[in-house]
Amino acid sequence: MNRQLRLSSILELVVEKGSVEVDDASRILGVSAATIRRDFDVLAKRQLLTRTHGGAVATGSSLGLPLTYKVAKDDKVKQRIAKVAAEMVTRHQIIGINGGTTSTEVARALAARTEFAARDAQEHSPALTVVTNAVNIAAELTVRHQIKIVVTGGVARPQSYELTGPFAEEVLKEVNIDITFLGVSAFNTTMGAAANHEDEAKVNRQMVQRSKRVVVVADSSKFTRSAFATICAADQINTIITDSGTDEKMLEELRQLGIEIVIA
Amino acid sequence: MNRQLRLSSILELVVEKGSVEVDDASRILGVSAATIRRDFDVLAKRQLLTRTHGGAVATGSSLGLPLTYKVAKDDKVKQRIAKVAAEMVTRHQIIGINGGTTSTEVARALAARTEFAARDAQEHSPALTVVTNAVNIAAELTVRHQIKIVVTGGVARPQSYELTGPFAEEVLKEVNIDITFLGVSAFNTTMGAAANHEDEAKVNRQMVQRSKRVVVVADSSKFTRSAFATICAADQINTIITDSGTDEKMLEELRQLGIEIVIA
DNA sequence: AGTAAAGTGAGCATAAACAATCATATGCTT
DNA sequence: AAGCATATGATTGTTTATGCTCACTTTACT
Repeated sequence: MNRQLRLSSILELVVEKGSVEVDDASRILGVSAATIRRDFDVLAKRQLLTRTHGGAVATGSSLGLPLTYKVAKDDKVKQRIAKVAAEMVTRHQIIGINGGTTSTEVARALAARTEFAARDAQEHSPALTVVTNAVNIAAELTVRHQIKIVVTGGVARPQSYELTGPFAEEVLKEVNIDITFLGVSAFNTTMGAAANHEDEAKVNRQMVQRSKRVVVVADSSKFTRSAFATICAADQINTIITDSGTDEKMLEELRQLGIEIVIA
Repeated sequence: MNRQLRLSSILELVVEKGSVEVDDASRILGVSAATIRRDFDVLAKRQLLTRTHGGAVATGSSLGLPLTYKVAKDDKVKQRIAKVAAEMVTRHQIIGINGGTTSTEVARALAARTEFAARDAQEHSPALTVVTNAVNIAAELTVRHQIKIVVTGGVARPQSYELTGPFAEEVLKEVNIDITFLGVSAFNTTMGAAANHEDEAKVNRQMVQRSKRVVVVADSSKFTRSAFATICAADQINTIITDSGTDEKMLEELRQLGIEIVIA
């Protein structure tokens, strides 16, 4: 029984019955009470449940979402990239995030940065503003009250959860973003950043244009792939965060274009 | 029985009956009177009820409770209402759905109507179009290929997952809806349909205005509640779907206004 | 007003739950 | 395969929740 499984089992229990005791969970899942408490703490931190003495109760937010979103499966590489990305962010910035699995990890990593929690009740402006066209990211982040979530409208694409089309473009016209974290399907110097669908590419392109700084988050596999629709040329990108598996020649080419390379 | 659960049970008792005695609560919840008094004290401190000798009474603020206190309960009632709602829909219609637990059930019931599955691959127009300002609903429905999901943009509100603000309004201006299924916090003839927050009310109001037909989905408890912000007057509503627990006099009043009442 | 009954808050005792720490085990990276 | 990071379980001292008693206050009834 690994941890992710346990976390989703706990959530299932708590959502189904409204609350769980530490002891019961411990018995049901066959781990010590200490572990259950630690699990409760991480779920409480994500606001998926509320701790009580002796157990935990469901929060409003844990009732609405399908479980699949709540418990991510582990992708260590993407998580490391995401962590580095999240560390680039400072208080009160406006962050853009598009759709995709890597971007979703960035959103989670941002949410995990507890220092963004409201310092005191007086503080009115949110610690962070996230603009996204991915409904799954919006749904996940909505429970964090220290983050203001702005969702572009649009038509949802089944595979990627991204919102596209004129409604999304209208909204993006009116926002100004400090940093965009761009997940891509493929990336290289000639093609630039690319997505699998032209509608996604278009919305992502606009997000790039509205943003002072663009950071591509891409594991090394993306540099050997190809994808249908170009988002923007490589020189539009300020920074790339990737893992150590990328070919050094490729990295050198990118550096030639003035792109900062960060290995997570 | 842990403390949080007890607190919400007490709140439920006090909201439902208007007041509770210490003894009764003690007996019902199986704890000593001392504990009940301490519970009353913490709830009184949070202004969710007012202490009296021998018991406690509901305050205004305990009537429009935030979701946090509501224990996950059997949603059979809402599911029945949602099923009836979903059966009102025919192929190719444009459906509006706002946020809230009842609305979410309607969305699920719609998704369960398998006859909307694409008849064959030739068919290009979607079997159903759903316009929603609730990110949780959008996230849940996005995986169904036969439904086109249009999300209003906007700023996400933590408790309800609803998108509000000017971005949402801009998008809604440009869509035309056949039927809106409206979840409400409270409903009666004088107040009309009401939500807990003025931003939500405003977006919901606009959804109503853009819609040829408006169907309120509300379990019977909504007719005895009150809520802060009015969405629209009762005569803007064409149909109400509710359960059999509603006072017949209230239903008669609603029928006088020309509202069709459906008991699920 | 006077008195009895019920309700209350404070203090105390007990049991359960907790956080912190450490040692061990497991698993991932190089 | 070695080394590092993470996960887990056990231990310990501390905190919290609860029920009980008792002295006091409020309410209700004569």
